[in-house]
Amino acid sequence: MKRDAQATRQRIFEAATAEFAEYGIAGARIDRIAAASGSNKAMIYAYYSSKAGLFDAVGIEWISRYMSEVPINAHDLPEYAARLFDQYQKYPEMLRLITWSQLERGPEASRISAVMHSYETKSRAIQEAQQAKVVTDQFPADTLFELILAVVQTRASLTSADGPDELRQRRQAIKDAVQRLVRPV
Amino acid sequence: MKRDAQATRQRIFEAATAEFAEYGIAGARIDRIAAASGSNKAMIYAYYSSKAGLFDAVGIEWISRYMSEVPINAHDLPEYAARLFDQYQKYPEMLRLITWSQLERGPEASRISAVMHSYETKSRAIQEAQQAKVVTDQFPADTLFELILAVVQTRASLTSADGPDELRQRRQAIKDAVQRLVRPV
DNA sequence: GAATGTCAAGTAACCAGTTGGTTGTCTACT
DNA sequence: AGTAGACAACCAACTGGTTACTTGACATTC
Repeated sequence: MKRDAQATRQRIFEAATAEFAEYGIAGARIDRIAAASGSNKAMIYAYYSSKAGLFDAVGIEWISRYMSEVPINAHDLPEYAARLFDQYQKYPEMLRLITWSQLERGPEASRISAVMHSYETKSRAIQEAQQAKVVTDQFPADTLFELILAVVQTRASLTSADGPDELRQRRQAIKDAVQRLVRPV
Repeated sequence: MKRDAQATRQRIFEAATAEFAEYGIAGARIDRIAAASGSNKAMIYAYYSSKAGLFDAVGIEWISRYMSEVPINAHDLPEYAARLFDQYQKYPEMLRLITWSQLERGPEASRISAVMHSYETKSRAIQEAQQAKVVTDQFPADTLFELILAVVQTRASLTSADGPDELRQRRQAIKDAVQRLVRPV
């Protein structure tokens, strides 16, 4: 067998992503991750020092890599929301990982610097759009951002697996809903 | 110690609620539930036959008891949303139980008849309000209901513990947001 | 006295994390 | 070019503690 630390690390990362997205921290099994990664437990503990450490590594990486991949356009928030929706469809693990993290890691999960940075950047962009009067100032900028996130992460998305027609409808509904939320009065 | 099967059952139920809300199914420990209920494991297995069975019993009871406690008023959906928000504040376990259930039990969780019944009743009420032109028909009734739920269950609610001022603001924001979502054009 | 409620002590499986040793790969010296 | 030594990557088997669930003996109530 060839040796490649980076590749092994990556395979563990991917297996861990799938396992944690499916079962959460408490339900995840290190043995399963070891088997799925084609590696073994000792390697997992060599690279990531504990189960919780592995989860954190997976969570932080996902949020900072894939969440930041969707840049905000505060002058067209419905489009931003739709693109965020597309991202969630493309990576269904993401929403589950975020939800697990909130439930199992508690408020500390949102205090990860990558999360806070992303959050603040987006709130500030919305704030500027509010000052430019293209977005309502009925809500504080961060509240508005939370509302948009809430709409995108509709509960149904957790249990997706729908036809393409229903998906398109859902996407359009998100755009319409966000349009209603942000329109200046 | 006095004997009262009903009371024991109730204490187990309450301890299980707290335990599952905190840790989910996989993270919950039967020993902790037994200790917290002032009872023991044998009783838990006598009344509820398994860990999953106990979780289901707890989940179904909560949804059918406390979710139905908030009647819908399709002619004043912002007020309905606000009252639902109040209910979530009053019973913080509820949102966590629902979320755990969606993650750990999958789509079957939403197929519980109590849930479906509540869901359908509410969608139908909204549909009638749409026909009466007091609510927009831009969205299908069930989509609109989902959107309202999404707004009420903003992510922040999972990690609440805010001051009364912030709480009042959040409540008002929900009313305003729902107002925007349902207003006929 | 029988039905029901209670509990401490078990059991068998399971699981996170460790150990001790093997194998591949790169480097340095001849 | 060949090779000895050092180190990094790898892994099967183990360990010690935990867990869901059971049992059988005892208590309380009617």
